Amino acid sequence: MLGDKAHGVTLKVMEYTYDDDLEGLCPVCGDKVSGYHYGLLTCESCKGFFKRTVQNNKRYTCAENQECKIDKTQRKRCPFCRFQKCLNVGMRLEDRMRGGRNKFGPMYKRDRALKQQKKALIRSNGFKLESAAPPPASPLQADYGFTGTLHSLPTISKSLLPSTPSSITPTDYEANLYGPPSLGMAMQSHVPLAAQYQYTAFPGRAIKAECPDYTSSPESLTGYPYPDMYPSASPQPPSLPPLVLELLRCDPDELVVQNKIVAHLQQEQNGRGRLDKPSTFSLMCRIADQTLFSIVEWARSCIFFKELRVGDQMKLLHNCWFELLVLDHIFRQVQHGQEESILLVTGQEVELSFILSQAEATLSSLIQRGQELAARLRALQLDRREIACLKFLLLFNPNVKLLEDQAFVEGVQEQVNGALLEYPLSPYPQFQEKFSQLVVRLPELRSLSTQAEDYLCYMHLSGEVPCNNLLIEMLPAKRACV
DNA sequence: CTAGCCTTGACC
DNA sequence: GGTCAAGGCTAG
Repeated sequence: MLGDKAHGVTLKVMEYTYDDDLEGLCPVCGDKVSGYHYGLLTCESCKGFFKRTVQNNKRYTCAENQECKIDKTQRKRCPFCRFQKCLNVGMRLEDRMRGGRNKFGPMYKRDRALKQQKKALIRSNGFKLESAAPPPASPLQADYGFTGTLHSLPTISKSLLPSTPSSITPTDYEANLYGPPSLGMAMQSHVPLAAQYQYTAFPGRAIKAECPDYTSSPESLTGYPYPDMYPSASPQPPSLPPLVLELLRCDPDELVVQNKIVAHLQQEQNGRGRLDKPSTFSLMCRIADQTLFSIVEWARSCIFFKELRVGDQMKLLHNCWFELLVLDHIFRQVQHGQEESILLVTGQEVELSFILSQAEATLSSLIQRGQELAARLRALQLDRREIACLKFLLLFNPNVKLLEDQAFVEGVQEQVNGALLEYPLSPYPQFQEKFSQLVVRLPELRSLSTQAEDYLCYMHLSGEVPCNNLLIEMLPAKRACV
């Protein structure tokens, strides 16, 4: 379904070879694989170890240099390095679901897990062979840097980071020329990334709940906690329609997404080694790829969407994924509020002039159009509520063809529209009007999205897009939907 | 704490 | 009902 052909191609293109015998071995310790656990094929003991660690929020320390060898006989020796290796090879809580197959499992999860598995095995072997390479403690710093064009965002970072390790001093912070605060935190701190990931990305309750309880966060319903940005948006009106509240509840926390994506990019970079520096365009594709994963995850957790059959879910997603991706980017720029720079989902801020100097004409024009649209939406003072509704309306597009449950999709669309219409005129009369003005901008978003998609197609055909990429797997399917 | 086995529960 | 991954249980 989701690009079997693409898989064939990407597997051929991969530069490494891999031994089929490795397929049955746990990438953490080399023991016998017992099944898919937390995203990839691992043995029973590493599954249990990973579970105990995240479930009980364990913190380990390494008595050596944090580079202990982990194999079947020595895996008990250093839980710190074992957990770090679990993270490095790609074990993660995302996609978890108690019981059996995940909805999207049959579609691509298995393939992705297999690829991940192969990479992980090559990676762990590769590191042994290349002992000259230093341990990848800060791969993003070395290889993902737009040196000199990135700025830290202290106002956002200092107030928004979920936890601030005490080991970061202001001097460390200011000295960070490479990345955004969260990256900076990971790189500047003396605590290795893996350990921080454990603290920040696995809140104790996460493993218990299928859907994190965003409602418990005071910021989660009041839009992004940028104190002075939209004073009119706070406090939250008590009378927001329940459906709109529900849509907001489905919206993932920006920082959780950011942490996940940054951690994933670091894992990827660990696998490549620090000398293999990706091009700016390739990096953008990887970032977009991970953003797309978070969008799929969001959709899967959405009210109503969960009720649909997998086939319809795929059709709806195939129809709107690119628009959602573009909207995600645009809304981030709206929040960012800077016309001369772009805020990435990773939290990095990149000078517009730098991007334009790196990008060819078509891409430059797309980026500028995006900036213009962002500026227009910014003038409307959009916030999370409107965007949450819009995302939902984009997702539940009743014009998608061959839906099994067309009526349900139409019903949802009507319900959301209805909720918006019923929204009382006070105490926040702007909401409905803002939303209507946002809807007026939709054709612009669509046109921008179509052009960007064409551009991605073109770049893919030119071989510029990194392989093994969900973006590419989604590309061919879209036009068949509408 | 570890790791093998068991139970649960979602999806097909 | 079968499959399979998450989470529980417990001997060592």
